[in-house]
Amino acid sequence: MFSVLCAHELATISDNKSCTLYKKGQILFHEGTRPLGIFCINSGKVKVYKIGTDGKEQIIRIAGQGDLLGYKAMLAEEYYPVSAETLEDCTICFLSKHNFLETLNESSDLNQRIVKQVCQEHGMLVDEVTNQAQKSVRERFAMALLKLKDTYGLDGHEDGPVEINLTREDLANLVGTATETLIRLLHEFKEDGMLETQGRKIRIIDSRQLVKAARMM
Amino acid sequence: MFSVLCAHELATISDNKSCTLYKKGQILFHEGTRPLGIFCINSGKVKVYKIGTDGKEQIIRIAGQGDLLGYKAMLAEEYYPVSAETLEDCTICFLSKHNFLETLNESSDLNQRIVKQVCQEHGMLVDEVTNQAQKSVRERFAMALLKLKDTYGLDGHEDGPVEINLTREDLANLVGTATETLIRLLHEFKEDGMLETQGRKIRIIDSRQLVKAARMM
DNA sequence: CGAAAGATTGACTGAGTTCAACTGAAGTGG
DNA sequence: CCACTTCAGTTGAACTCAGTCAATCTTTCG
Repeated sequence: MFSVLCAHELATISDNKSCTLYKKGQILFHEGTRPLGIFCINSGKVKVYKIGTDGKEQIIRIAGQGDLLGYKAMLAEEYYPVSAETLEDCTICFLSKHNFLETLNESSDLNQRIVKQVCQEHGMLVDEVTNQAQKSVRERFAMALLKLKDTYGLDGHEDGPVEINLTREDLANLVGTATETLIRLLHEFKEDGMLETQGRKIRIIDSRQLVKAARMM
Repeated sequence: MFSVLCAHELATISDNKSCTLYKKGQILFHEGTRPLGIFCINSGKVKVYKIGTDGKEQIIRIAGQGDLLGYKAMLAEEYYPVSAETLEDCTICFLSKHNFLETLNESSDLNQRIVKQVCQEHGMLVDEVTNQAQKSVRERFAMALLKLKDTYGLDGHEDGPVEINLTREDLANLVGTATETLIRLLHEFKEDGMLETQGRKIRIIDSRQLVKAARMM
């Protein structure tokens, strides 16, 4: 994201950011609080979620390496609409509101890049709403797995198959279903040869078939 | 939205925009096509929708007076993720991509205003996803009615009660349910004294009770 | 090791979809 | 101006996907 900046601007950010090691399960920010800066994930995975009326988590996305968090609420001048919690030990940089806005002011390139990013994310959410409203749980689960494959694929330890490492509950809250339903579907997918499981870990074998199951065209 | 501009900039836009009368049912732009400019609704209502995998419309929002359409896809440098169709006769201004981007470039105030707007809309969609995933059809319908009350309230013929004028099918596609289900719920709400209907028209009587039915807190 | 959290399975229930039939309203072309 | 078609709205009945509840098993971790 910051690749559009010139050397000088990058240096400013570097000087002002603070990099921290977060343990698994720590909260970066809480829904309903005021944004004080932005987070950039150096390594690890973070779940971004919202609490629904009856206390159930709805996971909006799983963020990974290179993802920027918390800037949209800041630019909207609103409280965070979501919370962010680490799913593993993470290294995450923090840049204060002041420094971020200053950099943003000085670089119209960065500005453009951010606008583009937000607009793209908006488009993705429009898709998400449509899918949530019209697709079956089975289809949504298949889509979620394909997205996670991308997210977890970036870790790229080797060129080996991607391993998704989330609790069943988190998976269910990402898809928007009950944990039990998700487990049953996982079974089905396993029987159909689309994936393998090893304890918590899910390894995708047949993406092609998942695409079909998701009816993405 | 353009209120942040100075007189000179406003004049430029005014000179370059073209205002057109659209008949009910006309398409402003089609999902999957390239954005050529932005639309600003002067009067009338427009439905913004996406076609799901099996051809069903998912209405993302009903836009009204003063709303800007089609700029996010432009700024994302992507094709339109949605279509826009007039629900009544409308007066709508068009500003070419070139002119819009130029104005945007010249006014950092407008830029900031746009960024803020997009980020806010993003937050609203996050809510939408959560609601779609976790709330019952009944609750979602109640919420939709309350939102529509705002949209249709702006017409403000008098201070009289707001009348929502949408087909049952459009309402269902907004809520994300089947037309039959929506009709049955409409009946329930009528019996509970939350609203009245006159043919197609829906008049909201008891917002307070709707808020309760939506379990918004 | 033992407690707590996560995972799994079965049985049951019900909200909401689908299908089908029918009514009413609104065009529209002869 | 009327017959005819078409589209929107409504209602009933059957069905099904997915949620809930409860019990059990497994893993993890202090």
